[in-house]
Amino acid sequence: MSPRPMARPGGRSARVQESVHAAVRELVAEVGRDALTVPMVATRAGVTPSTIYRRWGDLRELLSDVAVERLRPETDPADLGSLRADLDAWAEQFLDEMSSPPGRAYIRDTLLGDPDGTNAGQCSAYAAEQIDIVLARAVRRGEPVPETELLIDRVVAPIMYRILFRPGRLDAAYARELVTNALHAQQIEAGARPAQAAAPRRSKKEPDN
Amino acid sequence: MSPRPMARPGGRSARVQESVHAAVRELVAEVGRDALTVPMVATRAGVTPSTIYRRWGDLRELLSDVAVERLRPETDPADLGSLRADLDAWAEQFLDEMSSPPGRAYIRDTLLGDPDGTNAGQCSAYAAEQIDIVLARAVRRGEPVPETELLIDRVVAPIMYRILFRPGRLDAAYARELVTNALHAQQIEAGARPAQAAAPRRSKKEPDN
DNA sequence: CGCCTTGAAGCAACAAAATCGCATTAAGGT
DNA sequence: ACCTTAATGCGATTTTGTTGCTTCAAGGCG
Repeated sequence: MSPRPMARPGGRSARVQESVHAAVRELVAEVGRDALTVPMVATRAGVTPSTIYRRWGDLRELLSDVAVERLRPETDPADLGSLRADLDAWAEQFLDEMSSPPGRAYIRDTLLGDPDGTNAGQCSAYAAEQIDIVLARAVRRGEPVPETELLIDRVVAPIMYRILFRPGRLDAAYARELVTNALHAQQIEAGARPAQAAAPRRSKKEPDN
Repeated sequence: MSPRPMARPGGRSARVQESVHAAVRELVAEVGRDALTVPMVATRAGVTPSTIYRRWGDLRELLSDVAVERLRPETDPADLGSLRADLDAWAEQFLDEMSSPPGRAYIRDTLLGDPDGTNAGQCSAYAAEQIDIVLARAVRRGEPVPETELLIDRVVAPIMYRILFRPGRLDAAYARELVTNALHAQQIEAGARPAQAAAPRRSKKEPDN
Protein backbone atom coordinates (compact mmCIF):
# COMPACT_ATOMS: atom_id res chain seq x y z
CA MET A 1 0.00 0.00 0.00
CA SER A 2 1.24 3.41 -0.73
CA PRO A 3 0.77 5.08 2.59
CA ARG A 4 3.52 3.06 4.10
CA PRO A 5 2.45 0.82 6.96
CA MET A 6 1.31 3.22 9.55
CA ALA A 7 2.55 1.89 12.83
CA ARG A 8 0.90 4.72 14.57
CA PRO A 9 -2.48 5.18 12.99
CA GLY A 10 -3.89 7.69 15.40
CA GLY A 11 -2.79 11.19 16.16
CA ARG A 12 -0.41 13.17 14.10
CA SER A 13 0.15 10.71 11.29
CA ALA A 14 -3.54 10.56 10.62
CA ARG A 15 -3.82 14.32 10.70
CA VAL A 16 -0.97 14.73 8.26
CA GLN A 17 -2.40 12.15 5.93
CA GLU A 18 -5.78 13.77 5.89
CA SER A 19 -4.29 17.18 5.50
CA VAL A 20 -2.22 16.07 2.54
CA HIS A 21 -5.11 14.27 0.88
CA ALA A 22 -7.29 17.32 1.32
CA ALA A 23 -4.59 19.50 -0.18
CA VAL A 24 -4.41 17.24 -3.21
CA ARG A 25 -8.16 17.34 -3.71
CA GLU A 26 -8.26 21.09 -3.41
CA LEU A 27 -5.33 21.71 -5.71
CA VAL A 28 -6.52 19.28 -8.34
CA ALA A 29 -9.73 21.27 -8.45
CA GLU A 30 -7.93 24.58 -8.53
CA VAL A 31 -4.95 24.18 -10.80
CA GLY A 32 -5.55 20.82 -12.41
CA ARG A 33 -3.76 17.55 -11.95
CA ASP A 34 -1.02 18.28 -14.43
CA ALA A 35 0.14 21.39 -12.68
CA LEU A 36 0.41 19.64 -9.32
CA THR A 37 3.79 19.36 -7.70
CA VAL A 38 4.87 17.85 -4.45
CA PRO A 39 6.16 21.12 -3.01
CA MET A 40 2.87 22.75 -3.89
CA VAL A 41 0.88 20.10 -2.09
CA ALA A 42 3.21 20.28 0.87
CA THR A 43 2.80 24.00 1.23
CA ARG A 44 -0.98 23.78 1.07
CA ALA A 45 -1.06 20.93 3.53
CA GLY A 46 1.25 22.74 5.92
CA VAL A 47 3.96 20.08 5.90
CA THR A 48 7.42 19.93 4.44
CA PRO A 49 8.00 18.28 1.09
CA SER A 50 10.26 15.69 2.58
CA THR A 51 7.35 14.38 4.61
CA ILE A 52 5.46 13.61 1.45
CA TYR A 53 8.45 12.13 -0.29
CA ARG A 54 9.08 9.87 2.65
CA ARG A 55 5.55 8.67 3.11
CA TRP A 56 4.44 8.35 -0.46
CA GLY A 57 7.61 8.22 -2.49
CA ASP A 58 6.37 10.44 -5.28
CA LEU A 59 3.42 12.36 -6.55
CA ARG A 60 2.03 9.45 -8.51
CA GLU A 61 1.66 7.25 -5.50
CA LEU A 62 -0.01 10.02 -3.61
CA LEU A 63 -2.42 10.62 -6.47
CA SER A 64 -3.10 6.90 -6.61
CA ASP A 65 -4.11 6.93 -2.97
CA VAL A 66 -6.39 9.86 -3.42
CA ALA A 67 -7.90 8.42 -6.59
CA VAL A 68 -8.73 5.05 -5.10
CA GLU A 69 -10.57 6.79 -2.30
CA ARG A 70 -12.67 8.59 -4.82
CA LEU A 71 -13.52 5.34 -6.55
CA ARG A 72 -15.01 3.93 -3.38
CA PRO A 73 -18.76 3.56 -3.93
CA GLU A 74 -20.72 5.78 -1.63
CA THR A 75 -24.01 3.96 -1.58
CA ASP A 76 -25.28 0.44 -2.06
CA PRO A 77 -26.75 -0.40 -5.44
CA ALA A 78 -30.46 0.33 -5.69
CA ASP A 79 -32.94 -2.46 -5.04
CA LEU A 80 -35.28 -2.54 -8.00
CA GLY A 81 -36.90 -5.85 -7.27
CA SER A 82 -35.09 -8.24 -9.57
CA LEU A 83 -31.59 -9.36 -10.28
CA ARG A 84 -31.86 -8.29 -13.86
CA ALA A 85 -33.04 -4.80 -13.02
CA ASP A 86 -30.47 -4.35 -10.27
CA LEU A 87 -27.61 -5.44 -12.48
CA ASP A 88 -28.75 -3.32 -15.38
CA ALA A 89 -28.95 -0.28 -13.19
CA TRP A 90 -25.67 -0.96 -11.48
CA ALA A 91 -23.80 -1.64 -14.71
CA GLU A 92 -25.18 1.49 -16.31
CA GLN A 93 -24.12 3.62 -13.41
CA PHE A 94 -20.75 1.94 -13.19
CA LEU A 95 -20.04 2.51 -16.85
CA ASP A 96 -21.26 6.04 -16.60
CA GLU A 97 -19.07 6.96 -13.68
CA MET A 98 -16.01 5.14 -14.87
CA SER A 99 -16.08 6.39 -18.41
CA SER A 100 -16.61 10.02 -17.49
CA PRO A 101 -13.52 12.18 -17.77
CA PRO A 102 -12.99 12.38 -14.01
CA GLY A 103 -13.67 8.66 -13.70
CA ARG A 104 -11.08 7.84 -16.30
CA ALA A 105 -8.64 10.13 -14.58
CA TYR A 106 -9.13 8.36 -11.27
CA ILE A 107 -8.66 4.98 -12.87
CA ARG A 108 -5.51 6.08 -14.57
CA ASP A 109 -4.13 7.65 -11.42
CA THR A 110 -4.94 4.56 -9.45
CA LEU A 111 -3.03 2.31 -11.81
CA LEU A 112 -0.24 4.75 -12.40
CA GLY A 113 1.18 5.15 -8.95
CA ASP A 114 0.66 1.64 -7.74
CA PRO A 115 3.79 -0.47 -8.05
CA ASP A 116 2.43 -3.41 -6.11
CA GLY A 117 -1.14 -3.34 -7.35
CA THR A 118 -2.67 -2.77 -3.95
CA ASN A 119 -4.79 0.15 -4.99
CA ALA A 120 -5.86 -1.45 -8.23
CA GLY A 121 -6.87 -4.51 -6.26
CA GLN A 122 -8.90 -2.32 -3.95
CA CYS A 123 -10.61 -0.76 -6.91
CA SER A 124 -11.57 -4.17 -8.20
CA ALA A 125 -12.72 -5.21 -4.74
CA TYR A 126 -15.14 -2.29 -4.63
CA ALA A 127 -16.87 -3.51 -7.78
CA ALA A 128 -16.97 -7.05 -6.44
CA GLU A 129 -18.56 -5.86 -3.21
CA GLN A 130 -21.28 -4.01 -5.03
CA ILE A 131 -22.00 -7.02 -7.18
CA ASP A 132 -22.09 -9.25 -4.13
CA ILE A 133 -24.71 -7.05 -2.56
CA VAL A 134 -26.90 -7.35 -5.62
CA LEU A 135 -26.39 -11.09 -5.77
CA ALA A 136 -27.12 -11.58 -2.09
CA ARG A 137 -30.43 -9.82 -2.53
CA ALA A 138 -31.28 -12.00 -5.49
CA VAL A 139 -30.48 -15.11 -3.49
CA ARG A 140 -32.81 -13.89 -0.78
CA ARG A 141 -35.52 -13.54 -3.38
CA GLY A 142 -34.91 -17.07 -4.51
CA GLU A 143 -33.54 -16.14 -7.91
CA PRO A 144 -30.77 -18.20 -9.47
CA VAL A 145 -27.57 -16.15 -9.47
CA PRO A 146 -24.30 -16.31 -11.38
CA GLU A 147 -20.90 -16.30 -9.75
CA THR A 148 -19.39 -12.95 -8.88
CA GLU A 149 -16.38 -13.94 -10.97
CA LEU A 150 -18.54 -14.41 -14.01
CA LEU A 151 -19.94 -10.93 -13.71
CA ILE A 152 -16.49 -9.48 -13.23
CA ASP A 153 -15.28 -11.19 -16.38
CA ARG A 154 -18.35 -10.47 -18.45
CA VAL A 155 -19.42 -7.03 -17.32
CA VAL A 156 -16.73 -5.23 -15.39
CA ALA A 157 -13.73 -6.37 -17.41
CA PRO A 158 -15.06 -5.38 -20.84
CA ILE A 159 -16.05 -1.97 -19.56
CA MET A 160 -12.71 -1.29 -17.98
CA TYR A 161 -10.81 -2.67 -20.94
CA ARG A 162 -12.59 -0.40 -23.33
CA ILE A 163 -12.11 2.60 -21.10
CA LEU A 164 -8.40 2.01 -20.86
CA PHE A 165 -7.57 0.68 -24.31
CA ARG A 166 -10.30 1.42 -26.80
CA PRO A 167 -11.82 4.71 -27.64
CA GLY A 168 -15.40 4.53 -28.70
CA ARG A 169 -18.72 2.97 -27.98
CA LEU A 170 -19.48 3.15 -24.30
CA ASP A 171 -23.13 3.72 -23.61
CA ALA A 172 -25.92 2.41 -21.42
CA ALA A 173 -27.03 0.01 -24.13
CA TYR A 174 -23.63 -1.60 -24.12
CA ALA A 175 -23.78 -2.06 -20.37
CA ARG A 176 -27.18 -3.73 -20.62
CA GLU A 177 -25.96 -5.94 -23.42
CA LEU A 178 -23.13 -7.16 -21.25
CA VAL A 179 -25.50 -7.91 -18.42
CA THR A 180 -27.83 -9.76 -20.76
CA ASN A 181 -25.04 -11.92 -22.03
CA ALA A 182 -23.73 -12.62 -18.58
CA LEU A 183 -27.11 -13.68 -17.27
CA HIS A 184 -27.74 -15.71 -20.37
CA ALA A 185 -24.50 -17.59 -19.82
CA GLN A 186 -25.44 -18.20 -16.25
CA GLN A 187 -28.83 -19.62 -17.12
CA ILE A 188 -27.23 -22.05 -19.49
CA GLU A 189 -24.62 -23.12 -17.04
CA ALA A 190 -27.24 -23.40 -14.31
CA GLY A 191 -29.59 -25.59 -16.28
CA ALA A 192 -29.10 -26.40 -19.92
CA ARG A 193 -32.19 -28.56 -19.92
CA PRO A 194 -34.95 -25.95 -19.31
CA ALA A 195 -36.42 -25.03 -22.66
CA GLN A 196 -35.80 -21.32 -22.37
CA ALA A 197 -34.55 -19.83 -25.59
CA ALA A 198 -32.67 -16.65 -26.22
CA ALA A 199 -32.69 -13.60 -24.01
CA PRO A 200 -36.24 -12.38 -23.41
CA ARG A 201 -35.45 -8.81 -24.21
CA ARG A 202 -37.49 -6.89 -21.70
CA SER A 203 -36.82 -3.26 -22.14
CA LYS A 204 -35.61 -1.10 -19.37
CA LYS A 205 -35.45 -1.64 -15.70
CA GLU A 206 -38.91 -2.46 -14.47
CA PRO A 207 -39.17 -4.80 -11.55
CA ASP A 208 -41.44 -7.69 -12.22
CA ASN A 209 -42.55 -8.11 -8.67
CA MET B 1 1.17 10.53 -30.09
CA SER B 2 4.35 10.69 -28.20
CA PRO B 3 6.99 10.96 -30.85
CA ARG B 4 5.82 14.29 -32.02
CA PRO B 5 4.90 14.37 -35.69
CA MET B 6 8.16 14.00 -37.41
CA ALA B 7 8.21 16.46 -40.25
CA ARG B 8 11.51 15.09 -41.38
CA PRO B 9 11.36 11.37 -41.08
CA GLY B 10 14.62 10.57 -42.74
CA GLY B 11 18.10 11.44 -41.69
CA ARG B 12 19.13 12.76 -38.36
CA SER B 13 15.76 12.73 -36.62
CA ALA B 14 15.37 9.06 -37.38
CA ARG B 15 18.86 8.30 -36.19
CA VAL B 16 18.31 10.14 -32.94
CA GLN B 17 15.02 8.40 -32.31
CA GLU B 18 16.48 4.99 -32.90
CA SER B 19 19.52 5.79 -30.83
CA VAL B 20 17.37 6.93 -27.92
CA HIS B 21 15.09 3.93 -28.11
CA ALA B 22 18.08 1.63 -28.18
CA ALA B 23 19.56 3.39 -25.18
CA VAL B 24 16.33 2.87 -23.27
CA ARG B 25 16.23 -0.82 -24.09
CA GLU B 26 19.83 -1.30 -23.07
CA LEU B 27 19.54 0.63 -19.85
CA VAL B 28 16.30 -1.01 -18.83
CA ALA B 29 18.09 -4.31 -19.13
CA GLU B 30 21.15 -3.08 -17.28
CA VAL B 31 19.95 -0.98 -14.41
CA GLY B 32 16.22 -1.62 -14.38
CA ARG B 33 13.38 0.65 -15.32
CA ASP B 34 13.11 2.28 -11.93
CA ALA B 35 16.63 3.54 -12.00
CA LEU B 36 16.25 5.10 -15.42
CA THR B 37 16.58 8.84 -15.73
CA VAL B 38 16.44 11.08 -18.75
CA PRO B 39 20.00 12.33 -18.36
CA MET B 40 21.19 8.74 -18.20
CA VAL B 41 19.39 7.82 -21.39
CA ALA B 42 20.67 10.94 -23.08
CA THR B 43 24.26 10.18 -22.22
CA ARG B 44 23.98 6.62 -23.48
CA ALA B 45 22.28 7.72 -26.66
CA GLY B 46 24.85 10.42 -27.26
CA VAL B 47 22.41 13.29 -27.25
CA THR B 48 21.72 16.10 -24.84
CA PRO B 49 18.91 15.77 -22.30
CA SER B 50 17.07 18.72 -23.74
CA THR B 51 16.63 16.83 -26.97
CA ILE B 52 14.73 14.12 -25.15
CA TYR B 53 12.71 16.55 -23.11
CA ARG B 54 11.72 18.39 -26.22
CA ARG B 55 10.77 15.39 -28.31
CA TRP B 56 9.10 13.22 -25.70
CA GLY B 57 8.23 15.56 -22.87
CA ASP B 58 9.26 13.20 -20.14
CA LEU B 59 10.56 9.78 -19.36
CA ARG B 60 7.12 8.22 -19.13
CA GLU B 61 6.16 9.09 -22.66
CA LEU B 62 9.44 7.79 -23.92
CA LEU B 63 8.96 4.54 -22.04
CA SER B 64 5.43 4.30 -23.39
CA ASP B 65 6.77 4.50 -26.92
CA VAL B 66 9.34 1.84 -26.30
CA ALA B 67 6.85 -0.38 -24.51
CA VAL B 68 4.22 -0.31 -27.22
CA GLU B 69 6.85 -1.35 -29.73
CA ARG B 70 7.65 -4.35 -27.61
CA LEU B 71 4.01 -5.32 -27.42
CA ARG B 72 3.78 -5.60 -31.20
CA PRO B 73 3.29 -9.26 -32.06
CA GLU B 74 6.20 -10.60 -34.01
CA THR B 75 4.57 -13.52 -35.76
CA ASP B 76 1.12 -14.53 -36.92
CA PRO B 77 -0.79 -16.92 -34.66
CA ALA B 78 -0.11 -20.56 -35.45
CA ASP B 79 -2.46 -22.45 -37.75
CA LEU B 80 -3.46 -25.60 -35.92
CA GLY B 81 -6.28 -26.63 -38.18
CA SER B 82 -9.35 -25.41 -36.35
CA LEU B 83 -10.73 -22.23 -34.91
CA ARG B 84 -10.91 -23.73 -31.48
CA ALA B 85 -7.31 -24.89 -31.50
CA ASP B 86 -6.03 -21.63 -32.94
CA LEU B 87 -7.87 -19.53 -30.39
CA ASP B 88 -6.81 -21.73 -27.50
CA ALA B 89 -3.21 -21.48 -28.52
CA TRP B 90 -3.35 -17.77 -29.16
CA ALA B 91 -5.13 -17.00 -25.89
CA GLU B 92 -2.69 -19.09 -23.91
CA GLN B 93 0.27 -17.36 -25.44
CA PHE B 94 -1.32 -13.96 -25.07
CA LEU B 95 -2.04 -14.51 -21.41
CA ASP B 96 1.40 -15.89 -20.89
CA GLU B 97 3.21 -12.98 -22.45
CA MET B 98 1.01 -10.31 -20.97
CA SER B 99 0.98 -11.65 -17.44
CA SER B 100 4.72 -12.18 -17.24
CA PRO B 101 6.58 -9.57 -15.24
CA PRO B 102 8.05 -7.91 -18.32
CA GLY B 103 4.68 -8.08 -20.06
CA ARG B 104 2.96 -6.39 -17.16
CA ALA B 105 5.66 -3.78 -17.12
CA TYR B 106 5.16 -3.01 -20.79
CA ILE B 107 1.43 -2.73 -20.34
CA ARG B 108 1.85 -0.40 -17.42
CA ASP B 109 4.39 1.71 -19.24
CA THR B 110 2.17 1.91 -22.27
CA LEU B 111 -0.73 3.24 -20.23
CA LEU B 112 1.47 5.40 -18.07
CA GLY B 113 2.90 7.84 -20.53
CA ASP B 114 -0.03 8.03 -22.86
CA PRO B 115 -2.16 11.08 -22.22
CA ASP B 116 -4.29 10.72 -25.33
CA GLY B 117 -4.59 6.94 -25.40
CA THR B 118 -2.85 6.52 -28.73
CA ASN B 119 -0.44 3.90 -27.56
CA ALA B 120 -3.06 2.02 -25.58
CA GLY B 121 -5.27 1.98 -28.65
CA GLN B 122 -2.39 0.60 -30.67
CA CYS B 123 -1.91 -2.12 -28.11
CA SER B 124 -5.55 -3.10 -28.40
CA ALA B 125 -5.34 -3.00 -32.17
CA TYR B 126 -2.52 -5.53 -32.14
CA ALA B 127 -4.69 -8.04 -30.33
CA ALA B 128 -7.58 -7.38 -32.70
CA GLU B 129 -5.32 -7.96 -35.70
CA GLN B 130 -4.15 -11.29 -34.39
CA ILE B 131 -7.69 -12.37 -33.71
CA ASP B 132 -8.77 -11.29 -37.17
CA ILE B 133 -6.11 -13.46 -38.72
CA VAL B 134 -7.37 -16.48 -36.83
CA LEU B 135 -10.97 -15.71 -37.74
CA ALA B 136 -10.17 -15.18 -41.41
CA ARG B 137 -8.58 -18.60 -41.53
CA ALA B 138 -11.60 -20.16 -39.89
CA VAL B 139 -13.87 -18.49 -42.40
CA ARG B 140 -11.77 -19.93 -45.19
CA ARG B 141 -12.23 -23.36 -43.67
CA GLY B 142 -15.97 -22.82 -43.59
CA GLU B 143 -16.24 -22.71 -39.83
CA PRO B 144 -18.76 -20.39 -38.21
CA VAL B 145 -16.94 -17.57 -36.50
CA PRO B 146 -17.80 -15.07 -33.78
CA GLU B 147 -17.31 -11.35 -34.11
CA THR B 148 -13.92 -9.94 -33.25
CA GLU B 149 -15.64 -7.69 -30.76
CA LEU B 150 -17.06 -10.68 -28.93
CA LEU B 151 -13.62 -12.20 -28.52
CA ILE B 152 -12.20 -8.92 -27.35
CA ASP B 153 -14.90 -8.63 -24.71
CA ARG B 154 -14.84 -12.25 -23.65
CA VAL B 155 -11.20 -13.22 -23.90
CA VAL B 156 -8.91 -10.22 -24.13
CA ALA B 157 -10.73 -7.95 -21.71
CA PRO B 158 -10.93 -10.40 -18.80
CA ILE B 159 -7.26 -11.25 -19.17
CA MET B 160 -6.17 -7.65 -19.23
CA TYR B 161 -8.51 -6.70 -16.43
CA ARG B 162 -7.13 -9.38 -14.18
CA ILE B 163 -3.57 -8.48 -15.02
CA LEU B 164 -4.14 -4.87 -14.17
CA PHE B 165 -6.58 -5.08 -11.29
CA ARG B 166 -6.66 -8.50 -9.77
CA PRO B 167 -3.79 -10.50 -8.44
CA GLY B 168 -4.18 -14.21 -8.73
CA ARG B 169 -5.36 -16.94 -10.99
CA LEU B 170 -3.95 -16.48 -14.43
CA ASP B 171 -3.08 -19.74 -16.08
CA ALA B 172 -3.53 -21.53 -19.36
CA ALA B 173 -6.68 -23.24 -18.11
CA TYR B 174 -8.26 -19.87 -17.50
CA ALA B 175 -7.43 -18.77 -21.02
CA ARG B 176 -9.01 -21.89 -22.48
CA GLU B 177 -12.05 -21.44 -20.31
CA LEU B 178 -12.55 -17.97 -21.68
CA VAL B 179 -12.26 -19.24 -25.23
CA THR B 180 -14.72 -22.03 -24.54
CA ASN B 181 -17.26 -19.62 -23.16
CA ALA B 182 -16.80 -17.22 -26.03
CA LEU B 183 -17.28 -19.89 -28.65
CA HIS B 184 -20.21 -21.30 -26.76
CA ALA B 185 -21.88 -17.91 -26.76
CA GLN B 186 -21.24 -17.54 -30.43
CA GLN B 187 -22.86 -20.88 -31.28
CA ILE B 188 -25.95 -19.94 -29.36
CA GLU B 189 -26.23 -16.57 -30.95
CA ALA B 190 -25.60 -18.08 -34.37
CA GLY B 191 -28.35 -20.61 -34.26
CA ALA B 192 -30.63 -20.62 -31.27
CA ARG B 193 -33.74 -21.40 -33.22
CA PRO B 194 -32.72 -23.71 -36.05
CA ALA B 195 -31.80 -27.15 -34.80
CA GLN B 196 -28.55 -26.98 -36.68
CA ALA B 197 -25.95 -26.15 -34.15
CA ALA B 198 -22.87 -25.29 -36.11
CA ALA B 199 -23.94 -25.01 -39.68
CA PRO B 200 -21.13 -23.57 -41.80
CA ARG B 201 -22.52 -20.14 -42.33
CA ARG B 202 -20.15 -18.24 -44.50
CA SER B 203 -19.73 -14.69 -43.39
CA LYS B 204 -17.70 -11.73 -44.58
CA LYS B 205 -15.04 -11.87 -47.21
CA GLU B 206 -14.74 -14.92 -49.39
CA PRO B 207 -16.71 -14.21 -52.51
CA ASP B 208 -18.70 -17.18 -53.67
CA ASN B 209 -17.79 -16.83 -57.30
C1' DC C 1 25.97 22.25 -57.60
C1' DG C 2 25.69 25.57 -54.11
C1' DC C 3 22.43 28.63 -51.60
C1' DC C 4 18.46 29.22 -48.61
C1' DT C 5 14.91 27.92 -45.43
C1' DT C 6 13.64 25.60 -41.55
C1' DG C 7 13.04 22.21 -38.08
C1' DA C 8 15.82 19.79 -34.91
C1' DA C 9 19.93 19.31 -31.92
C1' DG C 10 23.65 21.26 -28.99
C1' DC C 11 25.02 24.18 -25.28
C1' DA C 12 24.85 26.60 -21.06
C1' DA C 13 22.69 29.09 -17.50
C1' DC C 14 18.93 28.78 -14.66
C1' DA C 15 14.89 27.12 -11.93
C1' DA C 16 12.70 23.52 -9.68
C1' DA C 17 12.57 19.03 -7.82
C1' DA C 18 14.10 15.28 -5.12
C1' DT C 19 17.37 13.33 -1.64
C1' DC C 20 19.73 12.95 2.69
C1' DG C 21 21.61 13.69 7.43
C1' DC C 22 20.49 15.36 11.63
C1' DA C 23 17.69 17.57 15.19
C1' DT C 24 13.07 17.67 17.16
C1' DT C 25 8.47 16.25 18.16
C1' DA C 26 4.81 13.46 19.71
C1' DA C 27 2.38 8.52 20.04
C1' DG C 28 1.99 4.60 22.59
C1' DG C 29 3.57 1.52 25.96
C1' DT C 30 5.37 0.60 30.63
C1' DA D 1 5.60 10.64 34.37
C1' DC D 2 9.17 8.41 31.62
C1' DC D 3 11.14 6.04 27.72
C1' DT D 4 11.32 4.33 23.13
C1' DT D 5 10.82 5.14 18.55
C1' DA D 6 8.41 6.28 14.40
C1' DA D 7 7.42 10.40 12.06
C1' DT D 8 8.08 15.20 10.98
C1' DG D 9 10.76 19.53 10.35
C1' DC D 10 14.70 21.84 8.53
C1' DG D 11 18.43 22.83 5.66
C1' DA D 12 22.32 21.55 2.66
C1' DT D 13 23.20 19.14 -1.46
C1' DT D 14 22.40 16.69 -5.65
C1' DT D 15 19.79 15.76 -9.50
C1' DT D 16 16.44 16.77 -12.78
C1' DG D 17 13.73 19.72 -15.76
C1' DT D 18 13.36 24.27 -18.49
C1' DT D 19 14.61 27.92 -21.54
C1' DG D 20 16.91 31.20 -24.78
C1' DC D 21 20.10 31.24 -28.08
C1' DT D 22 23.38 29.22 -31.32
C1' DT D 23 24.71 25.72 -34.54
C1' DC D 24 23.82 22.01 -37.66
C1' DA D 25 21.96 19.40 -41.37
C1' DA D 26 17.94 17.72 -44.44
C1' DG D 27 15.34 19.01 -48.29
C1' DG D 28 13.83 22.43 -51.75
C1' DC D 29 15.08 25.72 -55.44
C1' DG D 30 17.38 28.40 -58.74
